Amino acid sequence: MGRSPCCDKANVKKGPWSPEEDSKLKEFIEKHGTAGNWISLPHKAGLKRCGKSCRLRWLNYLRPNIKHGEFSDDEDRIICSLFASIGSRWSIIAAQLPGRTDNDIKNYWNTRLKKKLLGIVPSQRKPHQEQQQRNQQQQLFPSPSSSSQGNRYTSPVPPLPVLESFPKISQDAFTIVPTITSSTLFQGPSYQYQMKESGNNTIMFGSEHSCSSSDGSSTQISYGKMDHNYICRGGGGEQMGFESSLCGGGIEDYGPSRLWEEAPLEYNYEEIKQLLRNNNDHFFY
DNA sequence: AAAATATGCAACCGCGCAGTA
DNA sequence: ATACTGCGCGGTTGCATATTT
Repeated sequence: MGRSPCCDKANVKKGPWSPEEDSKLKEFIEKHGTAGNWISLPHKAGLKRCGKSCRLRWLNYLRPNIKHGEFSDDEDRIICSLFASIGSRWSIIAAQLPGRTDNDIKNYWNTRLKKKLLGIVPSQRKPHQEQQQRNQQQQLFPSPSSSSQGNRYTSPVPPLPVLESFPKISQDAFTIVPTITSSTLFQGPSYQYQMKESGNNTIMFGSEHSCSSSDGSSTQISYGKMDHNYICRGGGGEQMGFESSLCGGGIEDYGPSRLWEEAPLEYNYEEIKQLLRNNNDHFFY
C-alpha cells in the first residue's frame, strides 16, 4: 500500500513560479508564517500549488538573506572539505555557508565544482558567460530584472546575509579543531567543533565565530549535525541551531560516558582531488 | 542561419524520520 | 504499539539558454 499523495496532483500547478505567485507566497508567510503547516498553506494563501512546492520556493528563493551568484574560493574550500568529510549531506554543508541553500550547493557541486576539481574543463562557454559572471559579481545584489538568465524569471535578491546567533554551548562537549571557515565570511578568529561517535555515523560539528559588538565581544555559533535524529525541527534546516530541543536533549542525551573522537575535517585540494579520482564510482557517485 | 549538443539550475519526486492521535 | 500526517532531505528531471558544429 503506497502512501497517500500530499496534495491533489490534478489540481496543482507545476513548473516555474510566476512573480505573482511569489509575491502571494511571500506576503502570506511574512504575515502568517506557515500558518500551521505547509500542506494547508497554499489554500490559505490562494495558491494552486503543492505545499511542498511552496516550502521549496520559500526556502530556496524567497526567504530573507538568500545569497545567489558565484561561489567564492573560500566557499569552494568549505564545500570540498565538508564533502570529503561527510559526503552529500547538502543541508549540513549549507548550514556552514550562510545564505546558501542546499539546492544551490548541490547544483554547484554536481555541475561545476566536481568537474573543476577533476580538472574537467567545461566546453568553452567562457567569454560570454564569464562576462556575465563578472557583471553579476560587480553588482553583488542585482535587481530581479537584471538576472543573468535572460527572460527567465528568477527572484528578488536580498541584502547581505546575517549569521543567526545561537546560544553558546559548553565547549567541554566539543573537540576544537583548526578552522576551515573563511575569514571573509566571519570577522575574528573562528573554530570548528567536531564530535564523532565511534561505532556509528553520528557526527556533530559547529563553528564559533568571535565578533565584536558594542558591548564587547560576542560569539556566534552555527552548527549542524549528521544524525537526522537530532536535527531540531524549526531550526530552519539550512541554519540549524541547538535550540532547546537539541541543547536540552541532544548533547546531554549522549551523556558524558560517550566516546567522542576527532575526525579530520580539513582537506586540501589535492587530497580531495585524489579522493574524487579514487572513489568516483561509489562515494562520489 | 539552423540544428545539435552542452550546460546550469529551478523544481519535482520519493523516501525516511518525527510527532501525534 | 500502530497508523497516519507533515516535514525535510537527497537524487533526479525538465527546460531555457549558451555554445558548437
